[in-house]
Amino acid sequence: MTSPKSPATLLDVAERAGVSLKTASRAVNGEPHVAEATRQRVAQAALDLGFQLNSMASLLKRGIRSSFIGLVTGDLANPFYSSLAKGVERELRSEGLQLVVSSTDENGERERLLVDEMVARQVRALIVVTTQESNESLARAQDRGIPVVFVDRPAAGLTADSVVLDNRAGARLATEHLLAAGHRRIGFIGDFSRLPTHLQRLDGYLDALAGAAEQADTARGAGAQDPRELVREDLHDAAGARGAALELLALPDPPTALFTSNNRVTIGALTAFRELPSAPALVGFDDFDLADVLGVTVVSHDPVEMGARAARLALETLENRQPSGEGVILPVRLVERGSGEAAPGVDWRQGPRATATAS
Amino acid sequence: MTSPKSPATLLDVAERAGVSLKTASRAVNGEPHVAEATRQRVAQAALDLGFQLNSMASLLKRGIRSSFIGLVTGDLANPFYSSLAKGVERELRSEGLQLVVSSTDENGERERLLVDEMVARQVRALIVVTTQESNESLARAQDRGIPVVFVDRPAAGLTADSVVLDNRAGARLATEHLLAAGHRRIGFIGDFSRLPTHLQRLDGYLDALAGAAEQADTARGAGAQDPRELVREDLHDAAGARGAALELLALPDPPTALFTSNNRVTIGALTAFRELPSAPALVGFDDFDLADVLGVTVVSHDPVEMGARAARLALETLENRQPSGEGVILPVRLVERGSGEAAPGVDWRQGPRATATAS
DNA sequence: ATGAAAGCGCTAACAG
DNA sequence: CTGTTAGCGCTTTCAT
Repeated sequence: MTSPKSPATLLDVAERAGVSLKTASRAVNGEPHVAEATRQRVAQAALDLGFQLNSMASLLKRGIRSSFIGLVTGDLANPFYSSLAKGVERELRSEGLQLVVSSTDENGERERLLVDEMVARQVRALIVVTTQESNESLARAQDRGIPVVFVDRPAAGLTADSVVLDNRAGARLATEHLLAAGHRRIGFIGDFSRLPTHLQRLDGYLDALAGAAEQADTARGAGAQDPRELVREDLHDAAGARGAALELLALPDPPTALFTSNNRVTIGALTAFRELPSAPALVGFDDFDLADVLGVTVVSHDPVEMGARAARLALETLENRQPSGEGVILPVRLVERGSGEAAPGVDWRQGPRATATAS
Repeated sequence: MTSPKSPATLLDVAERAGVSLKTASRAVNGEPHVAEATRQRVAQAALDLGFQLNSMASLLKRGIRSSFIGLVTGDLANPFYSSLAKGVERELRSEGLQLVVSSTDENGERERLLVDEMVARQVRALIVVTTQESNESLARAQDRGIPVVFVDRPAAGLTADSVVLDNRAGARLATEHLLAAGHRRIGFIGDFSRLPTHLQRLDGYLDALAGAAEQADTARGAGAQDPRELVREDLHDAAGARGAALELLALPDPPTALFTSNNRVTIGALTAFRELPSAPALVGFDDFDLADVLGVTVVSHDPVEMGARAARLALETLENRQPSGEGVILPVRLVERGSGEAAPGVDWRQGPRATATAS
């Protein structure tokens, strides 16, 4: 139905409109100093020919690399990353920039490849959730004058902007919350042990535990247990986390509460609970759809805002050339929904599911 | 730390290596007929200068538009769309293409803008979840020789490939399932009434209801009730769906079961149930995280595969120039988890949550 | 195996 | 207000 012939160029339009190339250019780009009549004629010719500016040539000529910003994340299908992407996109859109996305699947080699490819495609800036495995290609990107902004995980081995969460404080908050409910044996299920987010969250957990142990020591002088006993790491998907939860809860002296260190792990643990006669208390890092329906207490934050912040940093760097290198730390907060308030031995799933009574 | 000066060009590399521009080009691109020693020298020079090919110029010269594929969806943060994006990306990656994403927020004007922008940026192909509000810009894209593939919603007013779900069959399946459990008053909560997915799901629901009414008529000769009575439409977010669910269930003669026509609507209904002393039976369209934990019966399908299929169609069209226009219809299936099997008056949330017993 | 010249489609300087 | 002349960074003939 449609002619698949080579697209019309600006020269074709100019000829058809009976004007010079430059005049056509001016008209098409809405520049001033073009007579209204001329503008009309050019517009008509463009329409007739189905003309569309070749931005490739246009940008090349103007010395502009492109209108694309690259986002490199772990896995687009993870709601955390897709929310991040949404935040980035929202911020970009107002500047007329476009978002190129890609997933590393947490593979360092893949990250290198993707970054190199994006650099070759002339992205203006790069926003990346790095695997932390290699940073050479990111360093190269920086050398080429492409601003690199790290999100969720800090810059490793190079000076660049970053936007991360207050992971340690969040984990401490969560653990202290469980301690306050009377729990003394609190399990920890975490993602890849290499990730800084993981390490910080583990530190927060250990901080809280140490604080509690200190108090107990002062009071009773008892020796503290090994806090690592209930820690399980390198669980990157829900299935693995489910297994770890089941394993922990099958221990001779099982934990009465769990701190799950991200959304996937939390979901895995909840899946495990379904197979159990009673569920331990739980606090998860990252909020998620239905957490309120399930009554799950979480450490909450705003991934969309995080993406937007990162995008803004990238845009500013694009203008000023100031890779401040400061590092933004976004706050987190505890959202109590019941699963973390349960006392040891109490199954929070048994609690009242209805909040509405007669009115 | 880094020099933000203008990037090195191939000419710089050539000079530094003491070869001609063309030789440098050949070496950099790994073309044959270059002496190994020369290749080495060029590689070293490129490394020294931090050189990276300007694909903009390269592609321009070769008459190639770009290596980008555009994906236009409703909202990236919706897991359905982000899974779709993941599928598209996976398929593209093997071809060395990149994915540019954007969200319309279901706004027709915005869709037009985004599509035009992508066309201006020379995307090679366009995969779009159209708002169905306007298709002029998509038609224009097609005219420019850019393959357009419709996903989730069929092509409107133009001949193009499409990948959609068997919405009608899925909805019929869901409704029949509820009918089989003894439900006679089944509510329907749907998205924007303008969307073909909505209309087809509504049709499937009405099909099932009509089938049941016919049987009843034959048996008892009773007059059928107005099937539209329990239908609520244009609920596009969870909050709205929650309201609709509450409203339906507060009716004098409320439904004993609900069919929720997509993931957001389902989540809204589940949120509503939390505020109620007892929950009606429920079947939702679209599977979602934690549906198994919550025991929610759904009409399931594979959004990642859907994205991959669409991407493959786009790639094929890029090669053969065959916009078959056939239209792929992906199957759906019912996944029973309890919420749809409950008889009228029975709260499925009360059912046994544990599937594991003594072993 | 290497190089010189031409030009992809467009826009920035300058004219007029 | 309009046109002419260069040339962005690269790849392609067509030589050598």
